[in-house]
Amino acid sequence: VAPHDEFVERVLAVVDDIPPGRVMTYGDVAAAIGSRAARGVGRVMARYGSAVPWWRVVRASGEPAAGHEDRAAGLLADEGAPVRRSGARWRVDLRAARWSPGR
DNA sequence: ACGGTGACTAACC
DNA sequence: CGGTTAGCCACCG
Repeated sequence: VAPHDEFVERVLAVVDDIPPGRVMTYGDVAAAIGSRAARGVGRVMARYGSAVPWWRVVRASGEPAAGHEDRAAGLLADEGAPVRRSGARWRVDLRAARWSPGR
């Protein structure tokens, strides 16, 4: 349900290709479409993220999307993503779960 | 054209 | 490690 927008379409296409249990950072997604607009990706997710597996896009630190940490935690856990708890917060083990398209 | 804003980052304490 | 601080880029009024 994305408008005819180059950037938006590419971002959604990339996120849609992330396999279960794997994740990409906002910066990774941007890089995958030849951009460096990590914040731009976040913006797209905020508006059209509901149509794609948004919980597989995390911050460079491995932490979940701001404001969605609870929902993302359950979904990732179900997929068997390597989640490491640290106090009240948690983060995905990027070394093990980071995914790059076309690999 | 211009400035503010945000599901971000890397660099520094 | 965690907290702060500039950059960054696309988007919107």
